[in-house]
Amino acid sequence: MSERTWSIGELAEEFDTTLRTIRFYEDRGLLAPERQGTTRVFHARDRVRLQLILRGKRLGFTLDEIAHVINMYDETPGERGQLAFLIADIGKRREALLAKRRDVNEALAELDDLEERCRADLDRLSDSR
Amino acid sequence: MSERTWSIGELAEEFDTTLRTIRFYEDRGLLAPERQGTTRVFHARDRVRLQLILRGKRLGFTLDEIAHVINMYDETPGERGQLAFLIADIGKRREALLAKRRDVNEALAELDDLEERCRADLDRLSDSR
DNA sequence: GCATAGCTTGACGCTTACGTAAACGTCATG
DNA sequence: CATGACGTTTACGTAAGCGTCAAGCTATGC
Repeated sequence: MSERTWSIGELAEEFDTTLRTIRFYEDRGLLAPERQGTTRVFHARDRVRLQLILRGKRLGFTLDEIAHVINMYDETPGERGQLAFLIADIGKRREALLAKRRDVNEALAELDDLEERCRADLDRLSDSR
Repeated sequence: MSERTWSIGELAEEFDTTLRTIRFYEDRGLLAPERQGTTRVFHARDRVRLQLILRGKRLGFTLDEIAHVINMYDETPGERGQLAFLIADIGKRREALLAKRRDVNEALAELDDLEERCRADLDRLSDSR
């Protein structure tokens, strides 16, 4: 049961990004793929991390923020105090995401309004033909 | 019934941004406040535009994309073909927003998972006390 | 009449997030 | 064996989005 691995090129293609970008993320400490010689070898874990990074980017988070979140998933501390901190942190992240969802919903609602007005305009044009 | 207006400083404070940022948006053609002499005077319309800009930024859109959307709200063309284009455009924007909402929801779900695991860990620590 | 608060226009600086080019190694294939 | 496909590092370039002076105007209160 040998685990599948990926090359940097495969991941870049799969997620529609570039080699440069992936290397940059490694440089910033967001990825740490295995090396076989000098060549990077990405395991499933690295692939998931890359997905997390790219999703974070799509949502407008900075790489620093994303690094913070990714590390939350990795650490999973055993100690009591650390766990409490982590849970508090999760709360903050959730708030940020909920705020973002509210923004999205508002924007969608306004878009709906606009489309409705457009369709009304179209109808008027059809009637007065 | 004189309409209320705002100074650049008032808007910066209200929306927790800076004079520099607002001026930058004007420079980029996203805002075009009235002038009394050299001083900018912002009307309700400008204020709304600023809100749209800032929300777009929070969602990770570029200023160019935001400019595009803002102009959609402004133009409201009277001609038939233009209206069809606009409606198509609205569809694209909606898709982008829905994709973003999916991303948010996924991230929230994973956050929930993580928190659950943390709480389970805390419980184990309490039990074995 | 002068200080203070708030506005103005430059203009240069800076960080983030990569793009891009140079120069090179490695492996498979015709 | 050389040609291409893939990988590597190093390093400079660049666009976006502002921050940060500098130098100056303007109105208002004391």
